[in-house]
Amino acid sequence: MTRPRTAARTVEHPELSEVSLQQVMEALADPVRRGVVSQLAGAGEDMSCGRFELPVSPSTLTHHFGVLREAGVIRQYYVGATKMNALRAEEMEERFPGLLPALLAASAAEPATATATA
Amino acid sequence: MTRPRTAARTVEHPELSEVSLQQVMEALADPVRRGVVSQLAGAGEDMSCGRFELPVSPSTLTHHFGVLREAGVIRQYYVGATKMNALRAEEMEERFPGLLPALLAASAAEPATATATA
DNA sequence: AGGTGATTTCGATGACGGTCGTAATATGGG
DNA sequence: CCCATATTACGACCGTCATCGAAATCACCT
Repeated sequence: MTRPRTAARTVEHPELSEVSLQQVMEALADPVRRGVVSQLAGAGEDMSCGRFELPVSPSTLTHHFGVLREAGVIRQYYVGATKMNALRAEEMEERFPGLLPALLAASAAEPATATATA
Repeated sequence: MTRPRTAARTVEHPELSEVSLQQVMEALADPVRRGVVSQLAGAGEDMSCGRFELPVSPSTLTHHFGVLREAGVIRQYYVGATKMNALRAEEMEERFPGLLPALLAASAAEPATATATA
């Protein structure tokens, strides 16, 4: 009992009503972060941080995840030693109707971005 | 005839097929530039550069117009001594369906931006 | 306990971009 | 021809941000 064995580390998330359009736009203006969102949407399921294929170092990815989380775009939670990422698609749709779908459509039609590692 | 009296100065515009999502997102990530787009859409008519109410200097505004133009978001043309600005809404809709409408809706619902001068 | 893999924290670095003021240029009107 | 107005070009400044590497932390497995 000295240390909680399964700490179940928690992550802070903003209410979508608290995030501004500015925040979301800044978050989604970065190609790497749009890559995260795109791959997350494409997978159709939550993804651990390590599964993303993006041309940046792990520490940089951590930074991007933080920006997306604070902008309310993704939700993060721990599963054992890995951290999972989920799109807050429905909530985003309520807060900024049409925005995410438009971006995902545009990304899908324009694959030549920071999508792949190699 | 030494100098053409009505030079009809022209402005270069990209085809929308040539602009990338990245370019558009970078352009629209700035609050002042979204203010331009928003006011342009709200006015329902083309506006001269000087008519925008934004909290930046004229020279800064010129810069922003240039970014928006190169991103294909607006079209500019001279009318006498003034320069007019028009939203390329229809073309944008073809290239990035739903993007502009989503942003305009979000902007309208969130007036507390760099919308006004005072 | 120790090892391994996943993710983070920290600090540094370098580039980019928004901002301004001033001087220049164009247009239209007297 | 000169002036007032509208917009631009130039150069400078400064903050912010994406990026990385190294070291730390946490969870799980043996």
